[in-house]
Amino acid sequence: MKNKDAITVLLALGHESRLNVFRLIVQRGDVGLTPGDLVEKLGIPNATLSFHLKELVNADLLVVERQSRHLIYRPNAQLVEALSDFLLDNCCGGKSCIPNKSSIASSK
Amino acid sequence: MKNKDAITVLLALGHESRLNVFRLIVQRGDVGLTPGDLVEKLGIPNATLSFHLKELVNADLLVVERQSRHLIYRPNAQLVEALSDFLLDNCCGGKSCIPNKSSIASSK
DNA sequence: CATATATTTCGATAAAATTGGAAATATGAA
DNA sequence: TTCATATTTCCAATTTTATCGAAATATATG
Repeated sequence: MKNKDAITVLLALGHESRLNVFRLIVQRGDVGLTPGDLVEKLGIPNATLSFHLKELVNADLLVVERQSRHLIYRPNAQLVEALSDFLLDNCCGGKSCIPNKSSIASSK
Repeated sequence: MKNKDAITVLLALGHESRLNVFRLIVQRGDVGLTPGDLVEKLGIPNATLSFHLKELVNADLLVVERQSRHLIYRPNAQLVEALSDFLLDNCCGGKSCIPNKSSIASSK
């Protein structure tokens, strides 16, 4: 992961509505949610939601698939773990100050 | 962790300079870094750096201690893990779609 | 085709974040 | 006290983001 990618992800999640959207969709997993579902659950105007969904897809935090008239948004949860690893990369110069399993197991 | 805290952390990290500052300080661990070190390493004007450091401390990502004329900034790496857990909370409704150890071990 | 539902794009406005020079504050040393 | 170093605060211009009504696009159905 590069600096720029991380920033895109962080900014995408650093917004009240988008954070709510993402966490709801994470909980649904592969079932996913449509914009209609989200408008109902969150009470955001459709145009506003659409703007935010675009940001999340752009950051690769959500994946979208059309199913007839509906769009289905699903989470890319792995990206969150990749982000976490990136942020703590080479923490404390490599000394195990934090038991960060993943950064040891999979060094990119 | 609450929604609002998460947003504060995400926005704090979602900026080129602040991300660089944080990752450098993470790598130093308890040794820490001073603003002077960072100005030199990153080439940011001191006023600008000071603004960014304040954001990171405000988000609780950095802890600061004065040592004579210097300030020493140190990382709060645990917060990154707490954030990651928050983002993936109850992922896929609890089914183990992602082997997310921490969210199973420590549910808050 | 005509109509209904689902969702996005446009565009103008409002709100928030970023920048950095200059001045101020804090600490230490001569 | 005076000077030097370290760092912050102030502030106003600039840039970036967010908002959402209204119109446009896509798909399905009668």
